Amino acid sequence: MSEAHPIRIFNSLTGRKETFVPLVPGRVGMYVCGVTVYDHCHLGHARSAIVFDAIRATLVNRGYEVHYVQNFTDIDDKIIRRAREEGKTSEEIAAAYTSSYHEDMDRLGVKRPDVEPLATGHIPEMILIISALIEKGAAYAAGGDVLFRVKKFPSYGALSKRSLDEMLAGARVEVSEIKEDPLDFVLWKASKPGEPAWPSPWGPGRPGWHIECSAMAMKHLGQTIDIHGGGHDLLFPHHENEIAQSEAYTGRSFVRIWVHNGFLNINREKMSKSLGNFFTIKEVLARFDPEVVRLFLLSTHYRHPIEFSDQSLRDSRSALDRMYRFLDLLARSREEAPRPFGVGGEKDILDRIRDFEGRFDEAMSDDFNTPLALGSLFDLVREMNRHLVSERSQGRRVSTGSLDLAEDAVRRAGKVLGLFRHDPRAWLEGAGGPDGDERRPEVERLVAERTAARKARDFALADEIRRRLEETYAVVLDDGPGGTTWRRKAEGGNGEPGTRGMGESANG
RNA sequence: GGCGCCGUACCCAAGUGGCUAAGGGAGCAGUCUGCAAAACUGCGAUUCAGCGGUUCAAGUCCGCUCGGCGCCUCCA
Repeated sequence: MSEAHPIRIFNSLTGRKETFVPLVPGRVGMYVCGVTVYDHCHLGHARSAIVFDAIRATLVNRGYEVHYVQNFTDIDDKIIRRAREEGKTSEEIAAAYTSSYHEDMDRLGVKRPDVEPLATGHIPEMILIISALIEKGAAYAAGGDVLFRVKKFPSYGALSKRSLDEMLAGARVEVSEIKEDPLDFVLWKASKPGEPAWPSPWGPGRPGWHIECSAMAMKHLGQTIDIHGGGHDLLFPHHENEIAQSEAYTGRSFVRIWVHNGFLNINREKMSKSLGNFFTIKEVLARFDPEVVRLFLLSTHYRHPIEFSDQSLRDSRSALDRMYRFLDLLARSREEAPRPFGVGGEKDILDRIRDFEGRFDEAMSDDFNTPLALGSLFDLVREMNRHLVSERSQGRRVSTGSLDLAEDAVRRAGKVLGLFRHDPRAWLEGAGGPDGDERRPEVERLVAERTAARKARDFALADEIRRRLEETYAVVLDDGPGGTTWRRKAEGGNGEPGTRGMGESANG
């Protein structure tokens, strides 16, 4: 599989697409910054997770052995504050929202990372690195804190493309009397009384945010990792600091390719906790199927911003329906008229399937261009539909072998994108939807009744039943050569999306 | 103030110097159908925010203008 197109990835550090070559042939070490578990995640977190899930799947699809590590930040100010507010321990808060995260990701079909390290599980590793940095003169203790000496790391600012002078010129650098330099950042933070604390050479405290990722990435993936990802907002200072402390520690290059996903916007602004303009994943999943959400989030290139809107979600729903209708058509064509493979005249369609696979692969290889890849998928759907219609009109049948090949190709693509996990028939009939299978018996009874009416050429009654099915069950009928099938009306969510106040915050 | 990103049809969205500017959604018309639905076919940007420049050739490179956004503070 790896003789295909070389994978090119945009590296935030160099600002260019680079041909991807892992440090160890055939193996990829991938670290993606996870979430701080102090609240439910919003759709922006879902975007990041889904983007890297697709990147991972693309690499796996190419035959790479991917080691995917994603941390949980389970100790930080926000967790402590939340715990205090709710009269719980930090551990309880972290555990609760870690499981909330898992629940969301499982529903979204995001594959679990190979390792999900916890910050609190790597305190000794962090202390080791911090001690070494002090010894090297790259860090210093001040009070109970330990700070990284930024001016000891000459290439600081390389990732975020800014110079030390520029950063100082910015008005928002926090000045502190304990810092030698305003840009120095905390590696270890002394705990205040009553706060969670771990013993350290500098007194009881807890890790600074940035050091945990360096410690966990290096522990689980080695001192140089192939791909390090995260949201674009982590680029500075988080990733810049990770580079500084890691490279000051090892003397080696920390990351080969930095990958940053763009934001999910709402009303043109970044969806974020602090702005309060967010929808949690749970809220969105209450109205849209996880695959619809995935398709929506993968319909834009991962580095570009996406505007969240109900209209877009509904469009994605319609688009996904189209693909499921196609998969259903393949299945029914196979059932209705199985025909062996091997008869001539199908070269054209086989070429198209192969062409699709090449195009899909090429798109994903070019910096994970999911929108382009989806375009190739829709082209295949149209071409296959056209072919099936044309064969049928000429009284011919497409062989089951060709149908299988088409389906396999679509499913392979679906596996990379995390789509088509449902049975097409079940998807179209709306199983798993809000009203689940409750309506099924009644719908099927009415469909049977209508079929009888049609047989008796009582079209008035047949049309009346059709109307009732649509109005009371939102069910649309398809009279096909193999009988009548039904599916729920192709509409998106069943709620009013933008009605919630944008300034409202779920967590304050 | 510094650094950076974006502006493609009604909506979403590919495209990064060169055939007729992908694809999806919505719309209209046709084929098919008892009627529908789906599917298929056709229509839909002489044009890529605006202006100027480079080039044989620009949505694609450069400059300016207008508009929107991000990072510089916790943030996917």
